[in-house]
Amino acid sequence: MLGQTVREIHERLSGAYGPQGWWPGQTPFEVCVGAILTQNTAWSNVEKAIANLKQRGLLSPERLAHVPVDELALLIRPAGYFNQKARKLHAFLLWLTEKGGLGALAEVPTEELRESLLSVKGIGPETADSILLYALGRPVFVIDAYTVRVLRRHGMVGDDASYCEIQEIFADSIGPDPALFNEFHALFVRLGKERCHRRGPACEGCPLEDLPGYPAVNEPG
DNA sequence: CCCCAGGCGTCCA
DNA sequence: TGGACGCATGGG
Repeated sequence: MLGQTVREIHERLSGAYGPQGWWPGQTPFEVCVGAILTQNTAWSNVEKAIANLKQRGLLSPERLAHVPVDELALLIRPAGYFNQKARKLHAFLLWLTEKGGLGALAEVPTEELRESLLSVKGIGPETADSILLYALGRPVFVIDAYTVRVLRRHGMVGDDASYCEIQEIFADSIGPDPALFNEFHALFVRLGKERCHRRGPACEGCPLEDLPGYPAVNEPG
């Protein structure tokens, strides 16, 4: 029953917005870097930071690993939290080197890989799952603030629902399908950017407007 | 001036 | 376990 609603939401968003073509990055490594830089940050700011790295030919694991942390921080400055994120990138690069590079990760089972990613300082559930899905094509659903907001708004999860709990809803509803997970999550972000899923009165023409639970006014937060 | 953005680690009860 | 807080730039 919950699964039915989940599929309904995908149907509507897909019909309204069409293919999103995610992730906005050209290589798996660029996806990884973007996933870390975009933590609680507008993507437009991340683009500037990535452009800085690209411009200098540093957007490869080998080259980036040789950039000192303080220099790296200045380069990614537009992405905000630059001191923290510079360290996070370095921690990830160290981990990646230990693992033998992105290619070697193909041999590691998804669950094991996820646990390993989560052991890196600065990589939490969403960042790990973004890397797994968008850089490595693993069937892992990414739960972000937009997704949580939409599900809460439609009364599909409570305020206390955990990341894992919400993730299970999708695993149970639409099965392990990387292409579908990819598109679906991108659609959630697309919807979340719309005014109707921020604070304030509900807007007209929202794809989920006439779905059960659509409120007249958003809840705070 | 305000609020917000594709989180996470730390600290503390 | 879970809530508060710091981290920081850029756009509306």
